[in-house]
Parts: sequence; C-alpha cells; structure tokens
Amino acid sequence: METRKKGPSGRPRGFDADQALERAMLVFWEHGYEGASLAALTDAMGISATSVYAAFGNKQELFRKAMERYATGPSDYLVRALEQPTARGVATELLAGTIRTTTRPSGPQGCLGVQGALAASDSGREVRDLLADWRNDSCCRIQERFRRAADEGDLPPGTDPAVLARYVTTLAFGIAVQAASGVCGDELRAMADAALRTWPPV
Amino acid sequence: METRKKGPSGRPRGFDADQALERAMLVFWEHGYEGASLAALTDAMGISATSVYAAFGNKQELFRKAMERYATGPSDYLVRALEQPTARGVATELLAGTIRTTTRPSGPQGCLGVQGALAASDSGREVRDLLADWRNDSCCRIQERFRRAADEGDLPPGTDPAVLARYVTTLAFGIAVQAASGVCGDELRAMADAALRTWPPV
DNA sequence: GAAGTTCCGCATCGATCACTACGGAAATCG
DNA sequence: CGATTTCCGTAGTGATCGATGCGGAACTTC
Repeated sequence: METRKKGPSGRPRGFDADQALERAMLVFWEHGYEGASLAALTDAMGISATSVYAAFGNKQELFRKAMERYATGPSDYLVRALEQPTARGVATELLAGTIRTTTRPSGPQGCLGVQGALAASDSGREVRDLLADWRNDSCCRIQERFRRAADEGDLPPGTDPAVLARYVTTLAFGIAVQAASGVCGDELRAMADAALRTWPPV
Repeated sequence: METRKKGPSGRPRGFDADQALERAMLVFWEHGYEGASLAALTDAMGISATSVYAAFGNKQELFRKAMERYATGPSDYLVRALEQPTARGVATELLAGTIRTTTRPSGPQGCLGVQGALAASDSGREVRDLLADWRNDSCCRIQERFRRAADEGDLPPGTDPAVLARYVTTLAFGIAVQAASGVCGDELRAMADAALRTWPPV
C-alpha cells in the first residue's frame, strides 16, 4: 500500500478531483441526493459522466464522499463546539455554527445532513439511512460531551445529558429547516440567544 | 354554482376520492413529493393513472390537495394549540401534537410539511416553496397568538412574540427531523418537557 | 329502450433517469 | 522512439419518469 507513484501510471486525470467533489457537494447540498441529477452534477463539476464514475464510483459513492467532505468542511463547527470548555459553550458554539453554515449568503441554504435525504424513494433509502445515522451520531457525541460536563460539575445535579443533547440537536435541526425556508440568520441568532439565556433547561 | 346533481351526469366514478387522497397523502408523507412516483401513488390509491389525472389534475395538484388534507387532518393540532388559553398552553400543545403526529406507531414518521420537499430539483421548486410558505405561515400564526398573549399580560414584559414563535417552531421542525431519524416519542417528550420547564425563554 | 355523458384499462408518448461500451487522444514508461 | 496505460468525449443502454390518446364499457337522463 505505497502512496508513491510506481510503474507505468498512464495518462493522469485532467481535472482537480478535490474541486470536482466540492462542487458536487454544493449541488447535493442545494437539491438533495435524489434531486441532484447526474446531468446537474457533471455540469457543475465540469467533467463528463465517464470521469465521474471512474473517479468516484457511482452516484451513491459520490454522495458519501460529498457528505464526508461536508462533515469535515462546512459542518466542522460540531468538532469545535465539542471542544468548548463548558456545556454552555458547547451549546452556544453549536447553534452559532449551525446558523452560520445554514444561512451563508453565498451557497445553499440549510444543512446537507438534514435536507440531503429526509424523505426518499426506495432507491434512496440507503442514503436516507446514512444521513439519519449521521444525525444520531452527532447527537450521541454531544451527549457524551454533556455526560463529561455533568461529571465535572459543569451541569446542575440531576441534569440528564441525553435529554440535553436531544434538546440542542433538535434546535440545530430546526434551525436547518428554518434556513431552508429562507429565514435569515439575524432572526435565528436572536432566537438562539433567547434559548441560551435559560440554560440549561433542567 | 349548485351542489345538486343536475343534467346528464354520466357514469359516476368507481372509487372513493376521499380515500384515494388519504392514501396519496400517506405516500407523499413517507417518500416526499419527488420521491413518490406516480406508480407508487396509483398503486396505493388503487386506481389507474388516468383516474388520478381525471380526478386531481396532475401530480402537483394532487400534492397540493394532499397537503391541504394533511393540514386539516394530522396537523390540526396547530389549530388546537392556538386555541389554548395561555401562551404556555400554546407551546405545550404544539410540541405535544407535533410529537404525537410525527412518531405515530402506524404511519409515516416525520412531518409532511417538512420532509415533503425540503430540497428538490428544479421541477420541484414550486412544491418546495409551497411547503416553505406553509411553515412560515404556521410561524406567523403562532407569532400573532403570542402577540395577543403579550397584550393580555400573559407573557413577561419585553418578550418578543416573533422570537418566541421562532423558538417553538424551530423546536417543532427539529422534532420532525428527529422523528424522521427514528427517534422515539418518549425521548422527544422528555426533551419537550425539559424545554417547557423554562418558559418563556426570555 | 335510446341517447348522451363519463369513467377507466390499455398502450404509449417523449423526456429524463443513472449508467456504460467504445475508441481515439494523451501522457508515462523503458 | 515504441509500447503501454489511462483518460475522457461521444453515443447510446434499458428503465422509469410524469402525463395522454384511444375506445369500449358503464351509468345517467330522457
């Protein structure tokens, strides 16, 4: 499993795979998995369908890679939120990051992990389940962080980390829906500020 | 515009249009607007495509009628919530109704108004905007109810009805996403109880 | 019964879906 | 250079999409 190039490698590909994946992610983000046709994807990526399948497998694999890129790119605020020193900081950073990413002026509105495939036909069931797992995993990671906060005395006694994690992720997913509906960031920030003023909701 | 039957009416339709629309709504609810194919719809409705177009126009019109049925059926908890005597009662009934409808054991999980068309291709843009308007309208009606509550002294001075309405609808939409992810009703109820324990979040 | 109207199953429309076979062009090797 | 390997544009695969034309059957009113 050498990463070095060895042997006759033939003609190298004539496009930037990273840039192509970035553009594919934006199309999936805006139109969802099933709403993004191969024609729309290849058009945005600037390459032919042949190149897409040679470089990424098929549409489903392309979406998986686009989702990974989304998780480590536009959605990396989750990691930064988990690194906050206090539970309140975690919630604050999570909601602020969600609002920032879902209402960015240039780019799709909403969250790829939510609107990528919330409901789908039978052929899109796997992708739908993939995103559901991603959302539940996000909730679990926050729950673990809140459990640690409870152990550290950062949360009032009797606070249930699971309920608290479900609460902040519900707000985050709701923000994603509001953003997809065209609600602006300022209004969502005012809402998040109000919600965080009573923290934690024991 | 008589509702009576007059003149030669020809052969009456051989199916129950109300029942067919109910079944179409369930298919749209589960698979979304674009994820519900005409084949799946006609199969569930028990009638041919010809009958669908004769009775409901086209797929988009069928969805509009299904959405109206959803608003006055499974989603009628919104009206009951708005009729509650206190602002706290409005929020409590809204969240309870949302959880009840989005996690019913038999039937689709989630909310048709959210997952019906959160992201869509170009051909589904009109339906997507229709649902976005429905969501924003729901928020506006709640905002008006909270404004009345503020006038009646039912809310602390300085409370912004718009922010409060955005808060409860964000929770409701988030609940719909959680339900679509397979989260059970009990867990969501515990979360809603915690959120309502600190009310209002001024 | 006769005339008129509507229903609806069958077959199919063109468009688009995700996907791929083919082959010439281009680049890397010895 | 020649040989080899890979890329990728063109064209087209069968399947499915939403939506209809047709015509016989069924039901109405007269």
